[in-house]
Amino acid sequence: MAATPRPGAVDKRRLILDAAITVFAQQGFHHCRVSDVADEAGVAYGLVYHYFDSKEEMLNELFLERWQIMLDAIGEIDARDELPPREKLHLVAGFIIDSYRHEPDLMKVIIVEVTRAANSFGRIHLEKIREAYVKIAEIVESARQDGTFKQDISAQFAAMCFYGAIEQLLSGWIFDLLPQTEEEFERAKTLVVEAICGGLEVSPSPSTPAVSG
Amino acid sequence: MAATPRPGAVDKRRLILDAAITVFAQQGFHHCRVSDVADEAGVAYGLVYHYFDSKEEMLNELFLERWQIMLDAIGEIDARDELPPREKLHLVAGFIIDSYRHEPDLMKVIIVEVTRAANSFGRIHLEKIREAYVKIAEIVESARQDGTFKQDISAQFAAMCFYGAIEQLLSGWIFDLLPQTEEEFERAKTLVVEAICGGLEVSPSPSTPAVSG
DNA sequence: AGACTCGTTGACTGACGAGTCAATCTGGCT
DNA sequence: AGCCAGATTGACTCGTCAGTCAACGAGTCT
Repeated sequence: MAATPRPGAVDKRRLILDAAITVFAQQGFHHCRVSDVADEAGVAYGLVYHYFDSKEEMLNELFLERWQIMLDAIGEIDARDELPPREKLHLVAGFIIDSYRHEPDLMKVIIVEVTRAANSFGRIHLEKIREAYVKIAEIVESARQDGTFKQDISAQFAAMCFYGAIEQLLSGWIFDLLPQTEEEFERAKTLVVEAICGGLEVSPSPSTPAVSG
Repeated sequence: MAATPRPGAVDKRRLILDAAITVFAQQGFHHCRVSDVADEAGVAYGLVYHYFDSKEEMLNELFLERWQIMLDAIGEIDARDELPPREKLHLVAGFIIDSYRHEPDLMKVIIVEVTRAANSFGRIHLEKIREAYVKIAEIVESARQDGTFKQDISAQFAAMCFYGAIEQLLSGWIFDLLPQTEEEFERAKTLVVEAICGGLEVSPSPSTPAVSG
């Protein structure tokens, strides 16, 4: 499999992975050919199979690599006990949005190709994805315990809503349904937290239970 | 193409579409063969191509058919002027969640294969998907105008968060990350609206802007 | 130099599966 | 009965592409 390249030598494995990001993002995982990745990397077809067992393995690698970085980041944010929960969520949202801002292709691949394939691929991905929800839920749970968050909304449920809102924003950017400017990215970080934590309503009704149809 | 079947005769076209729902949901659109659909429908391979031009057309058909129903439903909900915006959103959430409850396979296919894959398929779908966001945004906008919703969160942004939260819940059910019981479905309808409209926090800070890291 | 290892090449193979098509069936109509 | 139109069949074609492999190159050690 992969060997550590001599210093100064180009890391072909990395080169191929980066090419895969570009190609997967542009054409989609299922619609591109392995030869497209090789071409993009400026490398012979066979070399791809020197470093990876299969086309799918490249996708796995890209996902696991990036997702782990995110899990670590969320973990670190959660560990900063001096921060109030809302601020933690703000940092989490910021991290994910910045991930997209700096590596839109990679995030596109992860969201569009992996989340979607989570059913046909191994359970490893689902487990990793779940980890993120769990970590976010922990932040929410601490807020429920200190009384700032509502009791009747479970932490797990809230975490799904929070993450879903963020992922939807990324989807909006990915598919050009939302404007992509630096200001928008920055605003989104604050607004998504404001929307989920503070709610859309101006003055909430804390005692009034939700309307039922 | 398709002809109206004699009354009493089985509508083979419908039979094939229903089989496609099952097969696409189980194996995924890309991983299944057209013969799988034919087998599931108990029909000869060639008949699939009598009713549909391609494998993709079946998916298009399933999506457009169902999505239009949803767009109509949202439109009708929005038209009921006697309802407060929050209640409208509650009905929209209820409609989508019930769609999943009654036809989980179909919704799985739409979410997993179309909504998230709008990338590789034609832009027609994107336009249809956007319509849903726009309609939800209209509901939010009316709430902003009558002063119940915050001014600093745009209707479009709020609509994305709202829809994203709901789709994430469906994803959670689809991938068995959330429990699927009748009670959960019912609770979710109310809670997702409560989370987004009322917010997660017990007492919001209307004057205090969000903290910035 | 010779031998060995590991990176690199790209033509080739083999399987797979979408889509075709000529033949067959069915039921209605005259 | 004989004819026709549309439904139905499934074996076959044919392009595509993931994955293989035998050969070549470049650096290293003895």
